[in-house]
Amino acid sequence: MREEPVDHGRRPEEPSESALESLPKTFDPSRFESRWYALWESEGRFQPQGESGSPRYVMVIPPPNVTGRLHIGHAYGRTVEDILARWKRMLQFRVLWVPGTDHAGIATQMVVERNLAKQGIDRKVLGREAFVERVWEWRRESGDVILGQLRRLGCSLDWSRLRFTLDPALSRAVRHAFVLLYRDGLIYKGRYVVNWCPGCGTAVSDLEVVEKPTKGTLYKIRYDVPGVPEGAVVATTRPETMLGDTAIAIHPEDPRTGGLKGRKAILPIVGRDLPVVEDAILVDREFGTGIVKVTPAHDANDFAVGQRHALSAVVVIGPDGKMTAAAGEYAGLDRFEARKRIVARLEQEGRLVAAEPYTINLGTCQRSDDVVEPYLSEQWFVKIQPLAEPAIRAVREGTVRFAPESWAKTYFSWMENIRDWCISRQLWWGHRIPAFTCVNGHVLVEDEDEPPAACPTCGSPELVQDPDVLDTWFSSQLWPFSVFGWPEATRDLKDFYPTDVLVTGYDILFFWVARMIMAGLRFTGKAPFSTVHLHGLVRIGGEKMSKTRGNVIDPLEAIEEFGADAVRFTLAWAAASGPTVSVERGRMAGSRNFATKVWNTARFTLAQLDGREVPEDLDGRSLSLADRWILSRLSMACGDVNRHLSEFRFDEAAERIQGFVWHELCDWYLEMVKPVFAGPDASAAETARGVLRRCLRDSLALLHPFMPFLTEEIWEKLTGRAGTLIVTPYPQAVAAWRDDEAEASLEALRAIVTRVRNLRTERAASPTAPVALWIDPASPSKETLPALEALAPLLTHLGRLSELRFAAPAAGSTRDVVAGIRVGMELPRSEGSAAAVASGDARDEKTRLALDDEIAQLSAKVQNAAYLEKAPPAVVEKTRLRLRELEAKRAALGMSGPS
RNA sequence: GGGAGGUUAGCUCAGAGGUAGAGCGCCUGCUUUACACGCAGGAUGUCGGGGGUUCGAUCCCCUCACCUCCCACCA
Repeated sequence: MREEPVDHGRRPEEPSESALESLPKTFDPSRFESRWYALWESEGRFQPQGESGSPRYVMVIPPPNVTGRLHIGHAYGRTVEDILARWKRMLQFRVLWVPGTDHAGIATQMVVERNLAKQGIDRKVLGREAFVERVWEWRRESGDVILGQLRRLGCSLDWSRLRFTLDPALSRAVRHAFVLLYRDGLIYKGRYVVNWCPGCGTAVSDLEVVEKPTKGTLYKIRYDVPGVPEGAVVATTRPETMLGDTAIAIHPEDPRTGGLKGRKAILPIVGRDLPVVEDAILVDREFGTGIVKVTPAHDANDFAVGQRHALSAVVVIGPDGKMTAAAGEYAGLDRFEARKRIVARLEQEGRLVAAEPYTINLGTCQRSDDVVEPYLSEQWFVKIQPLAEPAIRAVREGTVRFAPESWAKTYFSWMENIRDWCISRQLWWGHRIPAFTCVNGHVLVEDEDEPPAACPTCGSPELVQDPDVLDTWFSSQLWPFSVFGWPEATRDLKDFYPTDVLVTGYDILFFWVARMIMAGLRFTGKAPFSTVHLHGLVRIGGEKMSKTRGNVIDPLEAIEEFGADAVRFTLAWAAASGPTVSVERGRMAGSRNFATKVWNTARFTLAQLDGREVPEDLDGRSLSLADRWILSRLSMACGDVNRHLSEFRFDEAAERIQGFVWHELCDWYLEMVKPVFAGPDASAAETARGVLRRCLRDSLALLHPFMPFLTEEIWEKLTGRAGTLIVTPYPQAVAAWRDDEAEASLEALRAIVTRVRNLRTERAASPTAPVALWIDPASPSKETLPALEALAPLLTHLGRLSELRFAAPAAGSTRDVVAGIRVGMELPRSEGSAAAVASGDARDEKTRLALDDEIAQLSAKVQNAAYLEKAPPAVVEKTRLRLRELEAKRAALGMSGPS
């Protein structure tokens, strides 16, 4: 799959293959990914380990649609969860991450319906039972693909606890929850105007309606009013609903419409008498003509007016989106066709006063994209406010916290204005409402699958179950405890509930997160989790993903191309705190490159360790400055990574690990250690091998939550133990390793080496051109001088120096001050090019000017009395130091002769 | 109408009250004891506009502009 790297030249001294045979030269993740996953799983690593009272860490997966496929958003969220799971597992928590899928009522039913339609089969002809059987069949065939995809990603889910929202136990939980709420008077049935999707043929909740600004028309229509010559002009964007008008409304105190009081209007086309009602709530005196048509069956506000004024309601648009018999001559017409004809008729009759272009927020169905119709029908509702109040308190009091915290505000504003939840759906796929009605109309709500034998009220043996099913989210809200067997008091419920962290996209904060908090508190008395990590939605290169844009990244394709580790690392790295997560292909390649880098670091290290003496314990070893430096850096990295992970800053954590491994361990320590390995000091080499081994070991462990496969693969070669990295203690900062002296010294060394390399580039000299270097004992910072003397061999090696002297720079050498050290460098004229020297001089001039500028600024600052008085002494001291160094640098530049 | 977030290097994004970072891209050079998916060096930013607080603001406050999203209303 992967191409062999191109060999760009001959390598006369190819390292002996025997030393490297433990790791193949080419990094090919497809060679080992599936193997490690299978091993972890078979050894039970994904199941909670340890005693059942020890600290535990529990998450439940946001259950994807059972028939869904992995998309980049899933990949992102699950990667984040897996990083947490693996990190906590390595911190020796008893980790449980529960997998599962959701039956996803409308979505699944629609897919199956569409498939049947392709075969010319109508769901209604098929019948309910047969249709549901078809859905199960389809679920068996195509279901669970996504679970395999999660395995590919490396998700350490406990498959022994796999759940599905329609499992018998979870269905029981749903019925039980329904019964509990019903008995407490928190579920009621009633006729209200709800959002109706004609395409799906069901009611949907407010949240499932997506408003889209759409260009439409505002029609102004004149209704005749006997005794009022000008009539009443009303406005509407949906003229077809006028057939269901049962009143017109005016504001009681509007002088413009006062003449209409007590009169009757005549509904055009239909001829029905419409009372004029006065309603200050509905009618806005400032808006339009001040007269509103009232259609109680097809508008929620009008329905309320109808209740207030005891108006009748006439349903003129049916559940299929076609006009009903009550629409008279328009019966059977599609609602939009009816609109056209009615407008034409009104125009013909001279009643259409105006038709103005108008932008309306058209409510559309989240699932089918159809225009949602307000529709009067009998539905089940949850009285939500009594549930919301404790849930608000839980967040306010910190029982549940949001990360990032700013989401709490959004949560409060929704919860505080929450409206009753329509939970019945006119679908066949889902949890059937456990309500039974007898022939005498007695309603019985029972925690049973089958209807009871007889009505307990009247003894009638004929009971019919409510045909509706429940909103999918009604079952999802129980997920954090239904997966553990609630309402049974199971061992798992006791051991693992409440859970710790919930990770999900902010887009389902209201749909799911808020409802889980309400349900958890209501049914278990406990908030279902203590932390909600809400993440952003994935975008590709700043744009929303869409097939038309052609910027969709298929996670599986990306895994094929770059490897699961690289995909995970990219996603973690992209984890911003903001509302969007930006993923780019370039980053995928970058992550893959990093994985390769780790691979090669391991190859090098393993080759060095091969069959040689390697100290496991570094205590008591005589460490070199370089050893001390890298251990200090390693310790710092460990501390930072743990901190970032605890703050859900996966991006910072990933970047920190990469920075350490690549730019400190590889770029510097590895290079510093090469001459030690080749050198005569066997003891120093042995120590360095121990340090290198430790660095690799801890780097692999640090990286494991991000790149589990690659790290486990290398781990086996490094330790001889297969598949154990996953449970190895996560590296922590080692206080004893912190070494400011070594850090300062190596910082100086790195700065000097960089300066020497830079000189060669400036002069267009070859990287091997001999450079003589002087380090001035009279440098501005003398603290690192002794260390630099000790580091002289390293300096010579890394800087490829022809000569190194600790003495005042020779006259005519190129001077500079770096990291407080005054240096002089001499590069033979013959090595560079004259042009380069000239451009180098030009650049020096620029540098000099910039230096002058900054020196002037800093001296002004240091002479500013207010600054000296008010700024913290440490800051002032830092400024003085910087000024001194810049002055030294300026002086050095001034003294630089052409060399 | 209410609310949230954003505006930083060519691109995608981090960042902190003391004059800016990463990855990718770009330029130059290079096979130097693992790695060209590499090594070395380099360039690039009036940190959206204006005002204020401060010894000091890109970071805090106000305001304007533009962008994204959420909620409500919509005769």
